[in-house]
Amino acid sequence: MQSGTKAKPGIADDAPQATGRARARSKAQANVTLFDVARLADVSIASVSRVLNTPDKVGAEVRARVEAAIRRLSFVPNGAARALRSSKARLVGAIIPTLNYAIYARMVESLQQHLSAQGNSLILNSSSYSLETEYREARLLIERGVECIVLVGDVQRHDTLALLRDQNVEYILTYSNADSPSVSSIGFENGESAGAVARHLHELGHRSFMMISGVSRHNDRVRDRRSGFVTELGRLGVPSSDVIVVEEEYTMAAGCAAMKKQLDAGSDFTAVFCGTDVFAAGALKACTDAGIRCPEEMSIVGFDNLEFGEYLQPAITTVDVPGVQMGVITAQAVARLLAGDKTPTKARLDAPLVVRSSTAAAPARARRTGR
Amino acid sequence: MQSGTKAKPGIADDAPQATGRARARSKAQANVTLFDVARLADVSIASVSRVLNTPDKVGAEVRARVEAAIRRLSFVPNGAARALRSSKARLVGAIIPTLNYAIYARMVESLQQHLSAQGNSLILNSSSYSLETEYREARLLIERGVECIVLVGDVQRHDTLALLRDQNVEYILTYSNADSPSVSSIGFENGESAGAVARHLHELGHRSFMMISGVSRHNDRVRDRRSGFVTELGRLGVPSSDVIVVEEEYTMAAGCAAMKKQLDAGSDFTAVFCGTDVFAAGALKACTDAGIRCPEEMSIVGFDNLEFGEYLQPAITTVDVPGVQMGVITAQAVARLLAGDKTPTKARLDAPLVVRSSTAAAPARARRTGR
DNA sequence: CTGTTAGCGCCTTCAT
DNA sequence: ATGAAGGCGCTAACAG
Repeated sequence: MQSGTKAKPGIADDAPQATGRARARSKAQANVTLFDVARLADVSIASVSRVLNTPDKVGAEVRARVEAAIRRLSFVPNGAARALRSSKARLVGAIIPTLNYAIYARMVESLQQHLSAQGNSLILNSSSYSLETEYREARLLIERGVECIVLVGDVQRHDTLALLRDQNVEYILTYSNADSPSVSSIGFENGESAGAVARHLHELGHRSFMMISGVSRHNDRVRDRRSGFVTELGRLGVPSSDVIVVEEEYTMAAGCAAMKKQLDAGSDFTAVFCGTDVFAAGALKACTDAGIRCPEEMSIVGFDNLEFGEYLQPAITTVDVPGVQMGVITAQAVARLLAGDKTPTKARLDAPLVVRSSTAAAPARARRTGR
Repeated sequence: MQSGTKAKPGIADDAPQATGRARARSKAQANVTLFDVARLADVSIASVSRVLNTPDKVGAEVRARVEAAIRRLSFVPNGAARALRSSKARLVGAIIPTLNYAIYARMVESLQQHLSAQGNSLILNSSSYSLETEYREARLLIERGVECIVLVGDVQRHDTLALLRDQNVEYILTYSNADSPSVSSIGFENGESAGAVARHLHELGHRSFMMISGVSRHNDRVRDRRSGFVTELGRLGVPSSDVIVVEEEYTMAAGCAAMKKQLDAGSDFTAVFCGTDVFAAGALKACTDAGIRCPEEMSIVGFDNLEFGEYLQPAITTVDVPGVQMGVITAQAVARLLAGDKTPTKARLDAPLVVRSSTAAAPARARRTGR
């Protein structure tokens, strides 16, 4: 039929022939295909395809005609057909715990922008810290044809990773320091940074502590922050009995309540390490409400370096987490993977302590040399 | 060939025959298709397809066999093929200004979760407030086959909307109160809420004001907040000459700098309306740094009701923006659209004033009855 | 209730 | 440098 049409080229185009896929050219029917473009440009669909994918393999004149036709018809290639045929969907998935938490939002924003610049699209999913959800979302992403999935942390259900491997979908772990050299991981050492916090506080003379930690279940990052802090303190001679640790959901209200509770209980400590700036904001408020001055009577340290931390009263000492940079490196890793280079990316970034005004020397009355 | 195979059913399965698509069943090759499942279950590919899409139209026994085969082969349907054939990609796009701004992150999170529950995936793009980028991203999304795009605000390039219409891609405007009854819009009245702020401040006796506004270029929401505030003040008898308005990028640092500048200049005002809580945090810090007490000497109002606003010192009076609710309603609107019901959704939500501790009666010395 | 069949729109050898 | 033709994996008629 196509050859038949071509036998009589010319101007049959404008006649509203009822043949097959003919249609009124008023309101576009969003069904413009390579075939339509080819007809208008009077070339074969193969040439149109080449103009799209390998422009340099096409003569200048043909290319010009095709490009004009494309523009005239507002042709947009059909991604599904492309993906089906070439098994390259140009889609990458990401499963993060939540967007409501600025540190992830920051990374995702950065990741998305760089992927977009490469011509890839990002399908975003949040798992609400649930491994079940993570698995379900992963399956859905595979179905959508993503060629690569960006995950957060080192803890996922065993079958999630197995699924990805079985289906030949690449994956990259972010906020991670997975040991395995065969898996791409991009992150920083939560434990080391937490250790730096411990040293900072110890140097200021603090000897008994409270830590408000996130929920550690299924969350390696939270666990690393906690154990990094407690372990380093131990190394400095502080027994773990002098470190009160509580776990809370990541909200300011929870941080505030946790702090208030310890204050009311008359617990003995002069410094609080918060697993996130979100807690720190809450803890600070609890102190203010209780008439306890920060940093004179109580030192507070956060984590993540969220924007508001600098605008609290006083500005919060914290750990700067390289969210944007992680996004950039992850996007590069994705590009490499999609280009066929399967050597895993291993990146360990810095997450340095940022000392501001919420930490100061321990109040004299509280310095204890022993029990 | 298939019928030929079926002529001799039985156990030829396990023999590593070199026929066509046969392969070792060790490491899955991620190429399991309907055909493979059909063969293992000894049914036609149509039945497998039915089990996937319309399970109740299949006999119980066949369904069981197929489901077993699917599980055994870890079969995952190929979304591209599905999308190509059925022209339903189960993909929806969203283009938002930025994820770094909590109010959008909140809406997107909510939207994504509800879409996911419907079995749809969300492709996320950020435009960085650029209409050019918005257009580019829209094109990319169309190429990916999204059936619906979620946009923010009422201002987009004319060709963006034209493009969507031409390509038969539905769209929904969020954070919007578009007048046109033919377009889906889900939002709240920025102007009205800003007016409520004006009345609140005026009732407290304030008569001269400063407003720190976002950048109004191409941003209807920012413009509405500003004009709503100034207009309502005018209605209350405050001439616009008594309202200093400055525009800044949405950062705390910018809010702080803007406030400091006016303070240093000795400008005469007793209340600041910030177009976002982000500015309010900065403005508050500028006051604190300058030794000006809030709210005794300076009232500050924010917008958006971000989490940290309640934890600032003092807690910030603000406007609660219904981000989560917008996400929910948008997801419902998407579902309706994809189900074929093209009647546009129009939702106007409430964005009520939340009075906290950063606003108080105007200091006596500054109350002026005229010039 | 189940099977057969015809493409969806595109990329990609293989010829020319 | 260009054209012809065969599927990619799946769904939706249409038969039986």
